[in-house]
Amino acid sequence: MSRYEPQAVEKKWQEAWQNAGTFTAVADPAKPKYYVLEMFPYPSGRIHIGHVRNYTMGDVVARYKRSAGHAVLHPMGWDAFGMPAENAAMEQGGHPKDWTYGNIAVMRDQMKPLGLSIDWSREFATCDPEYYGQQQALFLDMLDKGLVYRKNAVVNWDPVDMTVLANEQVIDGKGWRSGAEVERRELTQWFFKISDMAGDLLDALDGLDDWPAKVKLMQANWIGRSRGLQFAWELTAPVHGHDRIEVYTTRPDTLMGASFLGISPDHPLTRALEADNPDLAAAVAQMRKGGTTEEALEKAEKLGFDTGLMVRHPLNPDWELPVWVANFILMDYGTGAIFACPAHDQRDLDFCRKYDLPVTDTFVALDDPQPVGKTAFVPPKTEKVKWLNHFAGLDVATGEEAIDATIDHMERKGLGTGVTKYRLRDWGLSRQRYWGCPIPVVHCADCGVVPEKKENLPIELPDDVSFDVPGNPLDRHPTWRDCACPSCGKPAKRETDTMDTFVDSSWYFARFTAPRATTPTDPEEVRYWMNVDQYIGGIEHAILHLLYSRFFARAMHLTGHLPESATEPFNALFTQGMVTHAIFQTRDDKDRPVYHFPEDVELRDGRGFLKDGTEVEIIPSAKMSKSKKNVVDPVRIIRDFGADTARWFVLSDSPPDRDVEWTEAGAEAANKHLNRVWRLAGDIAALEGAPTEADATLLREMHKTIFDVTGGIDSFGFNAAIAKLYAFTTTLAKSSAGAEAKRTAMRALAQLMSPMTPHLAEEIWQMLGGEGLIADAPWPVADPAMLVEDTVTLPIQVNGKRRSEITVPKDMPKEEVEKLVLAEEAVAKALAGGQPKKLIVVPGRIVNVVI
RNA sequence: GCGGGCGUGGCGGAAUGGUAGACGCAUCGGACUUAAAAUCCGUAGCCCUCCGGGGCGUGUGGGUUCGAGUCCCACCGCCCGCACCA
Repeated sequence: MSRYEPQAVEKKWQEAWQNAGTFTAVADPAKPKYYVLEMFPYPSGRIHIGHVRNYTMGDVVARYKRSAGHAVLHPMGWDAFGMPAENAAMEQGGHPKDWTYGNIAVMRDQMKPLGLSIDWSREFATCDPEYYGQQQALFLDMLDKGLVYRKNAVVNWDPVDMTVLANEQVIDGKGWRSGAEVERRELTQWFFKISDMAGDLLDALDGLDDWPAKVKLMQANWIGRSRGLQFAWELTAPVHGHDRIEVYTTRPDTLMGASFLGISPDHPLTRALEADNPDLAAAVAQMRKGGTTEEALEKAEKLGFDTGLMVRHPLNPDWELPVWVANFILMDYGTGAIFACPAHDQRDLDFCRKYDLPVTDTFVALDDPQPVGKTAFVPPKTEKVKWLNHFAGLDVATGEEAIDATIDHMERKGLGTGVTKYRLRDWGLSRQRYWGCPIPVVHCADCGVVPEKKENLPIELPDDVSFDVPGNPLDRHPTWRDCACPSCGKPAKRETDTMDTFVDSSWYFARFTAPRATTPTDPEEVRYWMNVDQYIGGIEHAILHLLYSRFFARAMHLTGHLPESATEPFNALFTQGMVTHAIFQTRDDKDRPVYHFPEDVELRDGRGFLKDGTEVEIIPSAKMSKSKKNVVDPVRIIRDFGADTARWFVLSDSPPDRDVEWTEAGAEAANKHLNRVWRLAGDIAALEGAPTEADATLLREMHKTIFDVTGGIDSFGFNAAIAKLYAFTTTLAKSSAGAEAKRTAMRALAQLMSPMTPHLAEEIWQMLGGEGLIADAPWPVADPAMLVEDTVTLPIQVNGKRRSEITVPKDMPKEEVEKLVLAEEAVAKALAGGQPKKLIVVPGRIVNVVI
């Protein structure tokens, strides 16, 4: 028997699409547009099966929308800047540029055989000077609008690699690469003013109806809005020009429980006191050690230092409290100073117990009015509690009510102001790295920081750099830094910081609408193509990438590069699950795990054995990892089974938002099924025979399948859609309908499969004499008249349990159905001559007899 | 600690409040074959059965409903996000 030969067939149709320019995106005002985008890949060197799943999902949507009459934009590019390229240069020699472009070439070659409906003419890499030059232009416009600024900030500094590290690059307080103890260092850094938009970024989440609730929630938590009171504590004696300390609190209602006033080690007052207090300076130096990550801070023990200063309680000038420096107070939240209320805050309590400071209850539980011991009493803010001599006269009230009442009270007395604050901080974009987009400004001795002139863009990275010494090669380059001040023309120095790679990915979606434009975007193209109608990617980008992109879209609107309608750039978001694989493991003589490649393991009855007969332990469905040897290589899958099999399998087994486990058996089954469809198509193409009475049934099934599969694709129910396609294949194979009806049904099946298995679909289309490319054929539409049966089978329940069924004409009146139901033997038996209490007929669905 | 999600056969999973287990994998039986592969057909939640059928079943316990995998409450288990944020 002949077999389907995917390798030859897939190549043939990829060439046909290429030659016909089938997937070139063309703006056509006569058509509705649809922009499908999958998060673009980092050019690590090889594609992995997760890419296959991600891009296949996008491709299904893109091909379906195209068939359904949309002008579709489905582009691909490369998120190409970043540290791995520099690390490769440091470890293996070579240049980050060569490494990156080499990887892109390899990955493009691995990706193209998947047969994705991508408009490759729009491809770009973020390290192309044409791209990052426009990014520099964007930066200058944002600088002009006050959306970028420079400030001193405390950062994670790796003293060996001599660079700033992002929080996630600090592991257990040490640099992830160098292993050196990370220091908190204050540096002048560039920042995007994302915090200005915190309120809008939070409020606008409500309008994102087609985003997963989980992602919106994660963003909302990240932005973290809180309402509180800002007010001042007067020092008993002014010191270093400070006569008061500003404090922010979300629990002003606990003001009477104040124990001490705490200030951050980075507070201006701390810095002033350090100068003439060596003990304090030493203590503060200790506190500043270690990373700034929240995790590192949590593990750190509470440290404090009594400054000896005293402040007066705002509600009682006779009440004096000590001022402590405490390591758990962050300078960049609130005012960098707090009042501690140990009775109702665990870390304040820990601190007070350690340093023997007073603990005063301000409220107690209604049912159990115990004073606080080792555990702070922190009930939900919605729970009613009993207040102890509250200054605004509260007795029994919830925390919420008390907070509102207190803010009100303090504002009326002119003692403080209600303030809304956000957890979200400005986005530090400076990186002391080579392989990134240069920040296009110049430092002039006379003019200060001067923006580069737009006509000088792109400021290109120099090629002649070395990576044999740690630190930023741009800093030590002999000539690259030298330039003329754009303002006064005198010799000046370029900024050597480059941009965080998150900047690159924060606007690439807009650039795809006009990737060769000589401005960041082209107004006409961007108006036509934006927004991204469907964005698809991993949940790991739920916060940073998506939040930054939302910020950039707003910034690009303010700078005239995006229309207002694109300030929320992604209409719908889908977060797909991972592709996982079992781990095969044995133990060595020291009981350490030894991992085995799937191809070295033979599976029998759910158990796995090595070639020498040793049984392996199977750890199911784990994240793929090279070190665990549970990685499947898409290149091998495509070679062995073809791209259509890989595409079909990654979609078929699990809902797209959940993880799917790659199994060899599953891939083989997918391959078998596609072969079966191919053979069936061949049989049907050769079939002769007049119409039969089975034609109507087959066509009815066909229309149902069209309806179900279309609905499945529309709602990202790819696995369910594929299940319907399996079922319809069996129906078609068993049908005794005539040749014409079968050919019609087969063509519909090919069309419905075409988004998932486009090559096979083209092949079948051709076998059955379909006109042109199936990719150009209009999507089949289900005829509503064919979806309703003439008769329906109604299950009959007695007290909610199924007892029988009747088949009746679909529009039979209720009364007649009721008569038939009561006449049913099973019903009559259950009634035993009596009358039912109730008879519920849900037309077309079910009947329930209540006895 | 705070927030969110999910628990359905041996496995992946399906099911607008309306016949639970579609579809696929694995399993078992059969056909074709000298044989195997490939292919095709059939069976399959658990228990009982006089073979007509009956009972029990979607993590556990309650509730709403004519009817609950689906809605509500409590609990158990697993997964994820955030976390010294004042």
